[in-house]
Amino acid sequence: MKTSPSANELLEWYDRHARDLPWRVSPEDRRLGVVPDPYHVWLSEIMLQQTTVAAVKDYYIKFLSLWPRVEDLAAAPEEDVMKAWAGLGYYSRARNLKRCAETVADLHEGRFPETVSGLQALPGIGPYTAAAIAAIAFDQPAAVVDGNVERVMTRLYEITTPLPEAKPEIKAVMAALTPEARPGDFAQAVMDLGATLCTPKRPACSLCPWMAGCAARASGLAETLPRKAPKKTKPTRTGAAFVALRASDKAVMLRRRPPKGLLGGMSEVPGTEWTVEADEATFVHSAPLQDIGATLDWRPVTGVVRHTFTHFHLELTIFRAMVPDNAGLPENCWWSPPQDLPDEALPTVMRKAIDAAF
DNA sequence: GACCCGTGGTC
DNA sequence: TGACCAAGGGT
Repeated sequence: MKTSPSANELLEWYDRHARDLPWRVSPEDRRLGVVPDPYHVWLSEIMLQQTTVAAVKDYYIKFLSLWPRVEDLAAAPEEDVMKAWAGLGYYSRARNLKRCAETVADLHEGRFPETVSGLQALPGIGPYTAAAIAAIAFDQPAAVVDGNVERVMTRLYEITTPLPEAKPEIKAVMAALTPEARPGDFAQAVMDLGATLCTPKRPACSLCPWMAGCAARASGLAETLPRKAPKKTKPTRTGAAFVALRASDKAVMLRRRPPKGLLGGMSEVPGTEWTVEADEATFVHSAPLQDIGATLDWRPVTGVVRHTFTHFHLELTIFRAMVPDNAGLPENCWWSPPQDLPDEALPTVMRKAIDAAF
């Protein structure tokens, strides 16, 4: 008769195999009494939402360097936060990060709430992040469920109900398994297990501390779980982007996108809407640069810029033109010299567009 | 529940 | 190349 999985089995594995991460207090240090900084835990958890550890590391270091305390982040101009976040994606996270910092600094005297419900009331903090902060920063036995936990639990208990229908059951089994002692380490242990051994493809079951009690390992279904509803295919949208270069120094004309929606609050080069059907002739005549006091000679750049967003593919045709230094600037636009471009709040797709024009 | 919201790595 | 995936949240 096989033993049912226990938290201790996994915690012992975690004590030996925990990943060394910039925002993590190692199990050894925890035993020595080192306490995680809730600000660090929160910042890392927001950055890690739907984002890989490798992509987050440098941003996390940079943010802590720029804003060591939550009060510093609360006092920072939103524009600076968007610039520092540029390239990480899901930009509403950055806006909510700033709003959350302001709330904590102003309404909570710089301290994060210590309960799941109190945390989840803050902007950008949902069920997962609230549970993660409560467990990791405040030692509360909250059931932390992310994509890793979903994968591990559906396999461990052979839950064949497809996601997201299976979420309540997953939450329940995770809650039953979460120990009163070391709940934060336990949550991180399950996530480490999912990230390193219980992977989506070709899981390393032979190395797993829970192998003996894993139902999907026994039945051979491990690699087929969790089950998910099929995803829709992404449509392709097209548009044009106009890279205006100031003659003397090749500064690029930029403008701000609207505060909400796709790439909200980020900077961009002027361009057309990204409609499903649009032709190149329309693009040229729709150039929003008619009022700068000069006739511009827009030349198409060879090769189209391709970029994929969450729910559509984009094909951007790039046009470039040199602009006399004495020309005017359209409303809400500014010139950004080449040496300033790295610090602008430019999303990746816009950096691709600008690169294509140089 | 459905849809929106980025990016880079992997197979 | 394309689909999938990654410490999800807001509406």
